[in-house]
Amino acid sequence: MTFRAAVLDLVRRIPRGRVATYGQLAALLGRPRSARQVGQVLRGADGAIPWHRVVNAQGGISRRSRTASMMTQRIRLEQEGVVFRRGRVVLTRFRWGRSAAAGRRRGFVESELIGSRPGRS
DNA sequence: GACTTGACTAGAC
DNA sequence: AGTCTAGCCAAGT
Repeated sequence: MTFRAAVLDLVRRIPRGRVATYGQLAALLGRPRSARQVGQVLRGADGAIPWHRVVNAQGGISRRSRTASMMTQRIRLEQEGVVFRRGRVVLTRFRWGRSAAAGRRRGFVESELIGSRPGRS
């Protein structure tokens, strides 16, 4: 099993509405230091791979080509119900392997996250 | 083999 | 909270 095949295999397992980080996937593959390589593999992922469910450690969408298709990734995630906050995925709630309840405990509520920012003006 | 190239990251300011 | 830096390593030349 090549590294590339293992990565694609793992990404296929990320369920709808959840995201994983490059580093997280690398760690799950037993190579905690290979986050960059995970991204490299995703560079050549086709439509059969839910590549949009992979974001960086900050919950942000990493840029690839100069001509941004970054919007596509964000839109796809939002269509699956993933919520962004200040341009980043709310990892505490949508990270693959973490319970959604864990993030909710922090006091966030869907309506608060989508609208204007509370406590910030 | 010896470079080069990055869909990355943790740590330091 | 942003911005930089150094280390990372599979793949491609």
